[in-house]
Amino acid sequence: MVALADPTRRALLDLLRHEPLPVGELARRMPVSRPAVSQHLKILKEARLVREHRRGTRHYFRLDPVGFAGLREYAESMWQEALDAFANYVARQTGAAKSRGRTRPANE
Amino acid sequence: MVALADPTRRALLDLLRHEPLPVGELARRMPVSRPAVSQHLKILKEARLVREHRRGTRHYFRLDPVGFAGLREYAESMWQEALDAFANYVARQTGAAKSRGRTRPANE
DNA sequence: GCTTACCGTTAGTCATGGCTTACCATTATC
DNA sequence: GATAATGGTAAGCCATGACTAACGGTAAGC
Repeated sequence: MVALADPTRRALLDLLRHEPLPVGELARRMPVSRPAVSQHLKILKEARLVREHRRGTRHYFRLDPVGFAGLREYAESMWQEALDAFANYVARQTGAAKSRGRTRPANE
Repeated sequence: MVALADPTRRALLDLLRHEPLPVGELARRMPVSRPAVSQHLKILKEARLVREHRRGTRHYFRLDPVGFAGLREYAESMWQEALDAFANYVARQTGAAKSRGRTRPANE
């Protein structure tokens, strides 16, 4: 998750949305140096957000579904929890209103 | 997304998975001071990952679906892109093998 | 109204992390 | 085999951010 925090890394992922690209090409399209791109790619690779395949001296990178699957599961889970908590809150409010004879929930 | 990078903030979100909790209670369950928790909650709130509702002097926090919905969409989108790219790669491989009469794809 | 409980903010410190420059490694090309 | 192309690594600098201590602010309780 820390891998997705940096805006440069997210920009790199955006560049890789539709096609694999070598390191130099990525660096050419970014406002930072090539070593910086290399360091970011290393972190993205360790997070399984990116895969590498080498062709001659070119190191191509593309998106890796594995890391995004994990992120997807986390987001889905927390999103569900948040929705359930809200549903519980509403249910408890209306239930309390009926059992206590209140017509409007208090300021909570 | 930067809001989710810090492990302390992710731990706070985990504590809020099932029930709203006041700041002091959160701080008591965490290895950091109360001001630190307050600062983290501020960031989580700005990211719409958390909602606040006050009850007397207690400031309760709970998960907010809004922020997680955004994260969910991003993860879903990138995950799909990664899968599509892989599908395209496989299709191009097999298609190239057939059209070029190759039985095995090269080392790409 | 004074005290207590609960919390946000500020100032300052310290560690982390992103960037560049310089260097080294590997592969293709002649 | 020498050269060029491509890219990973190391060292150092500098900004950002996470933390604590101290203070101020508001609501509840006597």
